[in-house]
Amino acid sequence: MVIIPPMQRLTTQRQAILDLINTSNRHWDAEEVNRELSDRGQPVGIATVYRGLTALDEAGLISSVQLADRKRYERADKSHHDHMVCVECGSIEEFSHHKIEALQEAAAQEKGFELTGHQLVLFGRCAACTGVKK
Amino acid sequence: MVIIPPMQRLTTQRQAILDLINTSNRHWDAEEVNRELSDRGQPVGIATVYRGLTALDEAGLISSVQLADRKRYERADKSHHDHMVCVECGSIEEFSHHKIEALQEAAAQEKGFELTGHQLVLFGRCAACTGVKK
DNA sequence: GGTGGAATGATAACCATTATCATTACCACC
DNA sequence: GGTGGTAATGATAATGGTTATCATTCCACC
Ligand SMILES: [Mn+2]
Ligand SMILES: [Mn+2]
Ligand SMILES: [Zn+2]
Ligand SMILES: [Zn+2]
Repeated sequence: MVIIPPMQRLTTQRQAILDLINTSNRHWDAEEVNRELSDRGQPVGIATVYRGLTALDEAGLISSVQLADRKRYERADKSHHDHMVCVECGSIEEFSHHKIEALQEAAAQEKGFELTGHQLVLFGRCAACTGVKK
Repeated sequence: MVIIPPMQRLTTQRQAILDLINTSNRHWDAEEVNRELSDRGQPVGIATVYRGLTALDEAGLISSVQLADRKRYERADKSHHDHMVCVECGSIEEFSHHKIEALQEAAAQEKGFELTGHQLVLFGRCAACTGVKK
Protein backbone atom coordinates (compact mmCIF):
# COMPACT_ATOMS: atom_id res chain seq x y z
CA MET A 1 0.00 0.00 0.00
CA VAL A 2 1.83 3.04 -1.29
CA ILE A 3 0.73 6.51 -0.33
CA ILE A 4 1.01 8.89 -3.27
CA PRO A 5 0.96 12.52 -2.21
CA PRO A 6 -0.21 14.44 -5.28
CA MET A 7 2.50 16.45 -6.96
CA GLN A 8 1.33 19.98 -7.49
CA ARG A 9 2.22 20.28 -11.14
CA LEU A 10 3.60 17.92 -13.73
CA THR A 11 5.50 20.49 -15.72
CA THR A 12 7.19 20.13 -19.10
CA GLN A 13 10.54 19.64 -17.39
CA ARG A 14 9.28 16.97 -15.04
CA GLN A 15 7.47 15.23 -17.87
CA ALA A 16 10.75 15.16 -19.79
CA ILE A 17 12.54 13.61 -16.82
CA LEU A 18 9.74 11.10 -16.35
CA ASP A 19 9.70 10.11 -20.03
CA LEU A 20 13.46 9.68 -20.08
CA ILE A 21 13.43 7.34 -17.12
CA ASN A 22 10.28 5.48 -18.08
CA THR A 23 11.58 4.56 -21.51
CA SER A 24 14.85 3.12 -20.23
CA ASN A 25 16.07 0.39 -17.96
CA ARG A 26 18.92 2.39 -16.55
CA HIS A 27 19.59 3.65 -13.07
CA TRP A 28 20.08 7.37 -13.57
CA ASP A 29 21.74 9.92 -11.34
CA ALA A 30 20.87 13.61 -11.51
CA GLU A 31 23.95 14.52 -13.49
CA GLU A 32 23.22 11.93 -16.15
CA VAL A 33 19.61 13.05 -16.52
CA ASN A 34 20.77 16.64 -16.86
CA ARG A 35 23.30 15.75 -19.53
CA GLU A 36 21.04 13.44 -21.50
CA LEU A 37 18.21 15.99 -21.64
CA SER A 38 20.66 18.59 -22.87
CA ASP A 39 21.88 16.21 -25.55
CA ARG A 40 18.28 15.69 -26.64
CA GLY A 41 17.76 19.40 -27.04
CA GLN A 42 15.51 20.02 -24.06
CA PRO A 43 17.90 21.21 -21.37
CA VAL A 44 16.65 21.30 -17.79
CA GLY A 45 18.60 23.11 -15.10
CA ILE A 46 20.47 20.89 -12.70
CA ALA A 47 18.57 22.24 -9.68
CA THR A 48 15.30 21.53 -11.45
CA VAL A 49 16.48 18.00 -12.22
CA TYR A 50 17.21 17.39 -8.55
CA ARG A 51 13.85 18.80 -7.50
CA GLY A 52 12.03 16.96 -10.26
CA LEU A 53 13.57 13.62 -9.37
CA THR A 54 12.65 14.08 -5.72
CA ALA A 55 9.09 15.12 -6.56
CA LEU A 56 8.53 12.28 -9.01
CA ASP A 57 9.97 9.85 -6.50
CA GLU A 58 7.70 11.09 -3.73
CA ALA A 59 4.78 10.89 -6.10
CA GLY A 60 5.66 7.27 -6.77
CA LEU A 61 6.11 7.88 -10.49
CA ILE A 62 9.73 6.78 -10.39
CA SER A 63 11.71 4.96 -7.72
CA SER A 64 15.06 5.58 -6.15
CA VAL A 65 18.02 3.65 -4.82
CA GLN A 66 20.93 4.87 -2.79
CA LEU A 67 23.89 3.10 -4.40
CA ALA A 68 27.07 3.64 -2.43
CA ASP A 69 27.72 7.34 -2.93
CA ARG A 70 25.05 8.72 -5.22
CA LYS A 71 21.30 8.37 -5.45
CA ARG A 72 19.92 6.81 -8.60
CA TYR A 73 16.48 6.69 -10.12
CA GLU A 74 14.67 4.12 -12.23
CA ARG A 75 11.25 3.18 -13.62
CA ALA A 76 8.67 2.51 -10.94
CA ASP A 77 6.77 -0.13 -12.88
CA LYS A 78 8.93 -2.97 -11.69
CA SER A 79 8.24 -5.00 -8.60
CA HIS A 80 10.49 -4.49 -5.60
CA HIS A 81 14.05 -5.63 -6.05
CA ASP A 82 17.52 -5.04 -4.72
CA HIS A 83 20.80 -4.46 -6.52
CA MET A 84 24.25 -5.88 -6.99
CA VAL A 85 26.97 -3.58 -8.17
CA CYS A 86 30.10 -4.76 -9.94
CA VAL A 87 33.06 -3.16 -8.19
CA GLU A 88 35.08 -3.50 -11.36
CA CYS A 89 32.89 -2.20 -14.20
CA GLY A 90 30.11 -0.54 -12.23
CA SER A 91 27.34 -2.50 -13.92
CA ILE A 92 24.16 -2.96 -11.92
CA GLU A 93 22.14 -6.15 -11.75
CA GLU A 94 18.80 -6.58 -10.10
CA PHE A 95 17.55 -9.43 -8.01
CA SER A 96 14.78 -10.16 -5.60
CA HIS A 97 14.34 -12.83 -3.06
CA HIS A 98 11.07 -12.89 -1.19
CA LYS A 99 12.66 -14.96 1.54
CA ILE A 100 15.21 -12.25 2.22
CA GLU A 101 12.43 -9.72 2.50
CA ALA A 102 10.51 -11.96 4.87
CA LEU A 103 13.55 -12.56 7.04
CA GLN A 104 14.23 -8.84 7.26
CA GLU A 105 10.73 -8.34 8.53
CA ALA A 106 11.26 -11.12 11.07
CA ALA A 107 14.54 -9.63 12.27
CA ALA A 108 12.86 -6.26 12.71
CA GLN A 109 9.96 -7.65 14.66
CA GLU A 110 12.36 -9.49 16.91
CA LYS A 111 13.73 -6.10 17.97
CA GLY A 112 10.36 -4.39 18.19
CA PHE A 113 11.25 -2.38 15.12
CA GLU A 114 8.54 -1.05 12.85
CA LEU A 115 10.09 -1.37 9.39
CA THR A 116 9.61 1.44 6.92
CA GLY A 117 12.24 0.56 4.38
CA HIS A 118 15.53 -1.08 3.73
CA GLN A 119 18.56 -0.86 1.57
CA LEU A 120 20.39 -3.93 0.38
CA VAL A 121 23.29 -3.68 -2.02
CA LEU A 122 25.62 -6.53 -2.89
CA PHE A 123 29.10 -5.74 -4.09
CA GLY A 124 31.25 -8.04 -6.15
CA ARG A 125 32.49 -8.87 -9.61
CA CYS A 126 29.96 -9.54 -12.34
CA ALA A 127 30.06 -12.57 -14.61
CA ALA A 128 31.64 -10.58 -17.42
CA CYS A 129 34.41 -9.23 -15.22
CA THR A 130 35.27 -12.54 -13.57
CA GLY A 131 35.33 -14.30 -16.95
CA VAL A 132 37.52 -11.81 -18.80
CA LYS A 133 39.96 -11.68 -15.90
CA LYS A 134 42.88 -9.58 -17.10
CA MET B 1 39.84 -15.39 5.95
CA VAL B 2 40.66 -11.73 6.35
CA ILE B 3 43.69 -10.25 4.69
CA ILE B 4 45.40 -7.74 6.95
CA PRO B 5 47.78 -5.48 5.08
CA PRO B 6 50.21 -4.26 7.73
CA MET B 7 49.76 -0.66 8.70
CA GLN B 8 53.08 1.08 8.59
CA ARG B 9 52.88 2.70 11.97
CA LEU B 10 50.50 2.56 14.87
CA THR B 11 51.11 6.07 16.07
CA THR B 12 49.93 7.72 19.27
CA GLN B 13 47.03 9.32 17.43
CA ARG B 14 45.91 6.08 15.82
CA GLN B 15 46.25 4.27 19.11
CA ALA B 16 43.99 6.87 20.71
CA ILE B 17 41.38 6.38 17.98
CA LEU B 18 41.64 2.63 18.32
CA ASP B 19 41.31 2.70 22.12
CA LEU B 20 38.31 5.00 21.93
CA ILE B 21 36.47 2.70 19.56
CA ASN B 22 37.54 -0.53 21.19
CA THR B 23 36.29 0.48 24.62
CA SER B 24 32.83 1.46 23.42
CA ASN B 25 29.85 -0.08 21.70
CA ARG B 26 29.04 2.95 19.62
CA HIS B 27 29.14 3.51 15.91
CA TRP B 28 31.36 6.55 15.52
CA ASP B 29 31.72 8.95 12.66
CA ALA B 30 34.92 10.95 12.10
CA GLU B 31 33.48 14.13 13.54
CA GLU B 32 32.47 12.41 16.78
CA VAL B 33 35.87 10.79 17.19
CA ASN B 34 37.54 14.15 16.64
CA ARG B 35 35.34 15.88 19.21
CA GLU B 36 35.58 13.13 21.82
CA LEU B 37 39.36 12.98 21.64
CA SER B 38 39.51 16.74 22.08
CA ASP B 39 37.21 16.50 25.08
CA ARG B 40 39.54 13.91 26.56
CA GLY B 41 42.49 16.20 26.19
CA GLN B 42 44.30 14.43 23.38
CA PRO B 43 43.14 16.33 20.29
CA VAL B 44 43.80 14.74 16.91
CA GLY B 45 43.41 16.75 13.71
CA ILE B 46 40.30 15.96 11.70
CA ALA B 47 42.33 14.95 8.65
CA THR B 48 44.36 12.59 10.80
CA VAL B 49 41.16 11.13 12.20
CA TYR B 50 39.88 10.40 8.70
CA ARG B 51 43.20 8.85 7.68
CA GLY B 52 43.47 6.92 10.92
CA LEU B 53 39.98 5.48 10.65
CA THR B 54 40.63 4.36 7.09
CA ALA B 55 43.99 2.84 7.99
CA LEU B 56 42.66 1.01 11.04
CA ASP B 57 39.72 -0.23 9.01
CA GLU B 58 41.96 -1.53 6.25
CA ALA B 59 44.14 -3.17 8.85
CA GLY B 60 41.08 -4.93 10.22
CA LEU B 61 41.52 -3.38 13.66
CA ILE B 62 38.14 -1.69 13.49
CA SER B 63 35.22 -2.18 11.14
CA SER B 64 33.09 0.21 9.16
CA VAL B 65 29.51 0.63 8.03
CA GLN B 66 28.09 3.03 5.51
CA LEU B 67 24.90 4.22 7.20
CA ALA B 68 22.84 6.35 4.86
CA ASP B 69 24.97 9.47 4.49
CA ARG B 70 28.01 9.07 6.69
CA LYS B 71 30.47 6.31 7.29
CA ARG B 72 30.66 4.96 10.83
CA TYR B 73 33.20 2.84 12.65
CA GLU B 74 32.92 0.28 15.43
CA ARG B 75 34.85 -2.42 17.27
CA ALA B 76 36.01 -5.25 15.06
CA ASP B 77 35.73 -7.96 17.69
CA LYS B 78 32.11 -8.70 16.99
CA SER B 79 30.91 -11.26 14.49
CA HIS B 80 29.37 -10.01 11.28
CA HIS B 81 26.06 -8.22 11.67
CA ASP B 82 23.85 -5.72 9.93
CA HIS B 83 22.08 -2.65 11.26
CA MET B 84 18.66 -1.12 11.73
CA VAL B 85 18.44 2.62 12.11
CA CYS B 86 15.55 4.37 13.78
CA VAL B 87 14.38 7.13 11.46
CA GLU B 88 13.02 9.04 14.43
CA CYS B 89 15.73 9.01 17.11
CA GLY B 90 18.69 7.75 15.08
CA SER B 91 19.45 4.87 17.41
CA ILE B 92 21.21 1.92 15.86
CA GLU B 93 20.42 -1.71 16.59
CA GLU B 94 22.36 -4.68 15.39
CA PHE B 95 21.10 -7.97 14.11
CA SER B 96 22.34 -10.92 12.19
CA HIS B 97 20.57 -13.63 10.39
CA HIS B 98 22.70 -16.34 8.87
CA LYS B 99 19.89 -17.28 6.51
CA ILE B 100 19.85 -13.80 5.03
CA GLU B 101 23.58 -14.06 4.45
CA ALA B 102 23.17 -17.45 2.82
CA LEU B 103 20.39 -16.24 0.56
CA GLN B 104 22.47 -13.27 -0.54
CA GLU B 105 25.19 -15.65 -1.56
CA ALA B 106 22.64 -17.73 -3.44
CA ALA B 107 21.22 -14.70 -5.24
CA ALA B 108 24.71 -13.65 -6.26
CA GLN B 109 25.65 -17.05 -7.59
CA GLU B 110 22.45 -17.16 -9.60
CA LYS B 111 23.71 -14.12 -11.51
CA GLY B 112 27.28 -15.33 -11.80
CA PHE B 113 28.34 -12.66 -9.33
CA GLU B 114 31.41 -13.14 -7.20
CA LEU B 115 30.40 -11.52 -3.89
CA THR B 116 32.93 -9.37 -2.08
CA GLY B 117 30.66 -7.60 0.34
CA HIS B 118 27.24 -6.26 1.04
CA GLN B 119 25.43 -3.51 2.78
CA LEU B 120 22.11 -4.09 4.48
CA VAL B 121 20.44 -1.37 6.49
CA LEU B 122 16.88 -1.53 7.76
CA PHE B 123 15.04 1.72 8.41
CA GLY B 124 12.10 2.10 10.74
CA ARG B 125 10.97 3.16 14.17
CA CYS B 126 12.53 1.54 17.19
CA ALA B 127 10.55 0.06 20.06
CA ALA B 128 11.07 3.13 22.21
CA CYS B 129 9.84 5.49 19.52
CA THR B 130 6.77 3.49 18.56
CA GLY B 131 5.81 3.06 22.22
CA VAL B 132 6.16 6.71 23.26
CA LYS B 133 4.25 7.86 20.20
CA LYS B 134 3.47 11.53 20.90
C1' DG C 1 73.71 11.87 14.74
C1' DG C 2 72.00 11.74 9.88
C1' DT C 3 68.54 10.34 6.44
C1' DG C 4 64.36 8.88 4.13
C1' DG C 5 59.84 7.46 4.28
C1' DA C 6 55.43 8.04 7.11
C1' DA C 7 52.37 10.57 9.58
C1' DT C 8 50.50 14.89 11.12
C1' DG C 9 47.63 19.02 10.89
C1' DA C 10 46.12 23.28 8.90
C1' DT C 11 43.94 24.34 5.00
C1' DA C 12 42.17 24.16 0.31
C1' DA C 13 39.71 21.54 -2.87
C1' DC C 14 36.12 18.32 -4.23
C1' DC C 15 31.61 16.77 -5.23
C1' DA C 16 26.89 15.63 -4.59
C1' DT C 17 23.19 17.85 -2.94
C1' DT C 18 20.31 21.66 -1.01
C1' DA C 19 19.20 26.59 -0.24
C1' DT C 20 18.37 31.23 -2.01
C1' DC C 21 16.03 34.31 -4.73
C1' DA C 22 14.64 36.80 -8.66
C1' DT C 23 11.99 35.56 -12.62
C1' DT C 24 8.60 32.93 -15.15
C1' DA C 25 4.72 29.69 -15.86
C1' DC C 26 0.42 28.11 -14.67
C1' DC C 27 -4.09 28.15 -12.51
C1' DA C 28 -8.51 29.62 -10.54
C1' DC C 29 -11.58 32.97 -10.42
C1' DC C 30 -13.76 37.34 -11.43
C1' DG D 1 -9.26 37.67 -21.13
C1' DG D 2 -7.23 40.25 -17.28
C1' DT D 3 -5.36 39.50 -12.68
C1' DG D 4 -3.60 37.72 -8.39
C1' DG D 5 -1.46 34.03 -6.16
C1' DT D 6 1.13 30.02 -5.76
C1' DA D 7 4.50 26.68 -7.85
C1' DA D 8 8.24 25.88 -10.55
C1' DT D 9 12.42 27.25 -12.82
C1' DG D 10 17.34 28.18 -13.19
C1' DA D 11 21.49 30.61 -12.08
C1' DT D 12 24.21 30.66 -8.34
C1' DA D 13 25.76 30.33 -3.55
C1' DA D 14 26.10 27.49 0.25
C1' DT D 15 26.52 23.11 2.76
C1' DG D 16 28.59 19.00 4.51
C1' DG D 17 31.23 15.04 4.38
C1' DT D 18 35.37 13.65 2.67
C1' DT D 19 39.92 13.80 0.21
C1' DA D 20 44.11 16.33 -1.55
C1' DT D 21 48.02 19.38 -0.71
C1' DC D 22 52.09 20.52 1.47
C1' DA D 23 55.16 22.15 4.86
C1' DT D 24 56.56 20.27 9.16
C1' DT D 25 57.44 16.63 12.52
C1' DC D 26 58.24 11.93 13.84
C1' DC D 27 60.61 7.61 13.83
C1' DA D 28 63.27 3.41 12.38
C1' DC D 29 67.34 2.17 10.99
C1' DC D 30 72.11 2.68 9.38
MN1 LIG E 1 16.75 -1.40 -10.14
MN1 LIG F 1 27.44 -2.55 14.47
ZN1 LIG G 1 31.64 -6.03 -14.01
ZN1 LIG H 1 13.92 5.51 17.92
